[in-house]
Amino acid sequence: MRSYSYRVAGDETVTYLPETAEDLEAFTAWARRERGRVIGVDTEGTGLDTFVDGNRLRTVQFGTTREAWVLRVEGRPRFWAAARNTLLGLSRIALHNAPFDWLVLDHHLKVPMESLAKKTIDTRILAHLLDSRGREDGGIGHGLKPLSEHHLDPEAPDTQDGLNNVFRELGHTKTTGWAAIPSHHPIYVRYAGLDVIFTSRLLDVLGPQVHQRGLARLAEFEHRLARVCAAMERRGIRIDDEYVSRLSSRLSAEAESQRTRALRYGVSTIGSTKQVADALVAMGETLTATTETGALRVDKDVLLPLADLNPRWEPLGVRTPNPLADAVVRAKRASKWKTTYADAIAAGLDARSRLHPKINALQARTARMSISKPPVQQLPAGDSTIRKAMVAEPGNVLGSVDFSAIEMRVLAALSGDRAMVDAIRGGLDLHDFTAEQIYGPRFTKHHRKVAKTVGFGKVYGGGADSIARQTGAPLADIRRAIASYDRTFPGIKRYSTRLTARGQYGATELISPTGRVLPLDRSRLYAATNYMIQSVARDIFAQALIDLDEAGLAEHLRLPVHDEVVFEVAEDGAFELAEEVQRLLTVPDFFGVELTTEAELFGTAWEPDAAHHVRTGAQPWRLQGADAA
DNA sequence: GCTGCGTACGCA
DNA sequence: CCAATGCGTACGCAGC
Repeated sequence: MRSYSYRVAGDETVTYLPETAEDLEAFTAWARRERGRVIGVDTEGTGLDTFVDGNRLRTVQFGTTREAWVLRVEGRPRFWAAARNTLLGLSRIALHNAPFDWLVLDHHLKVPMESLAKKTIDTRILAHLLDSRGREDGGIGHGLKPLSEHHLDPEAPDTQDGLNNVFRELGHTKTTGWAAIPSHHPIYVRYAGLDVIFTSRLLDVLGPQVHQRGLARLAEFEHRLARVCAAMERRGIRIDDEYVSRLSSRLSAEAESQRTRALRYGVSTIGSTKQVADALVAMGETLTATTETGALRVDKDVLLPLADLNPRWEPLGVRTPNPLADAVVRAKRASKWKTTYADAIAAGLDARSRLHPKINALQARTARMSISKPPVQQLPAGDSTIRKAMVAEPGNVLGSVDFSAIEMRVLAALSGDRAMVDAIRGGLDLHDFTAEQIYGPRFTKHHRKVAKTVGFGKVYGGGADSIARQTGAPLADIRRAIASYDRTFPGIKRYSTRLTARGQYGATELISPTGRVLPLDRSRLYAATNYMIQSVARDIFAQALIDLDEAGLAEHLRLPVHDEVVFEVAEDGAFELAEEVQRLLTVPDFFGVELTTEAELFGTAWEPDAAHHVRTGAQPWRLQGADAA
């Protein structure tokens, strides 16, 4: 049998490539011997879009810290079956970024995700709990490569990078290479084997650290959540593909016609900041806002006023619209919507017109989720043009339940600020209340907007300057408003000071009430409050998803959107389900504050514009397996 | 053809 | 008194 050796952290490792019946026998014998141990598992396929037509599984790898087996399963029923039976028989497996492989193995190898999930340890989860920061933020990062380099062997090869070079030599690119490279190619096999060896070794290093740091229960929580989210991803959401294709054409036509308009003023590339800025200046406009590097800024905030439009794209009636500014903002929006949303949705469809956006249940440094391919958490919300491409199955409707101002409520709860807690308990509108405290009982709509921005400024760690810029109010007024805010809610100021003070006294991290480690940046201690609030709000939301699963409602879930879950249900009984979901999510007492939720029913498409409102219920809150108090 | 950076834009 | 938080994606442009 062909085998490949490789030194990892000074140890000799070997990767086997079984080809004959005897080889396969040797593999199954090995798997039987090792079945009680945690086995590293990984897969290689033709691409990352598991559900899109044409995607294929090529190899399944198994391994320990010193030994790996690469099974070429594509078009080879006996190897396919051996991989499958082995997976079903193992008692514990380690995966790096488990949800990806769960879905690949579920979809292509017909191993139910559920059977894998209950015996999986995801080394990416462990790594994230120990250091949630990406590389850009001064952390280790969460990819197999940076983690291996850091924890195991500084010389750990970049297997993806190495393969890209091979792909190029073979006349392919880094996207086409995965499908084209022969699966017995020595470098492909070697790297496929190394990935499971590194995963096994990472488990040996990270597992004990997670226990030592008291993060074991949080790890369990994250694995549970990952399961719920992977099941959501597998289910996908139905897309009205005819609508999407018409939408794409329409946006394309709009973008083209606006581009043509811009061309009349000498702008051939609407995405070129410099070209647009130069042309506007030549037309006599005065541009003052600058980018980080000092160039003239020509983003939406600059262009809309020049086009005499407010942030909601309605005419302001204060000046003659600059036709170039108007053409550029419109062209940009149309092409953004077409490329990032409409076309990305169309490109991600499976054979049944279902979209399976990638849900990263544990992503941000605050543990917030992210969704990519396409970024469904960022679909334009102002109108339903894009969102209504997502539809229910015939006979069903879509709806959602979201937490009401959860970050403000979490801030009130954790800080224990008397005035804010009482205002919430009294059922007052927080921004109205704040505006009244700052400006008195005769506050205006503008005052409420300022109060709202000051409130968010607190949550985000912002200062007077940025709030002034946001609201367009004079800096002095904002300073007064902030001072007044701090007098009204002294507990919030105290809480923020307390959190940042820890950093000043040398602590490099905060521990949230759910036990999560939140790393701080020396130079950005002001962000501490935001990390705490955002992270705790995320954990409450995550617990809510687990509760819904526990209650047997997971089959209805479609998408998580930070503080909102989109669900699907048969039209008969939709109202009852909405109420049930809402009841399960509502937290009557989170450190003395009720976390309320709102339910909406949209109809056959995800159309917030057309939503019907549903009413309230209650359920006690706790983070499963962790001590919230 | 690919990479990194800067800019911009979408969301909570 | 000071500091806007977290993401994913696309495009232009310079430099390999």
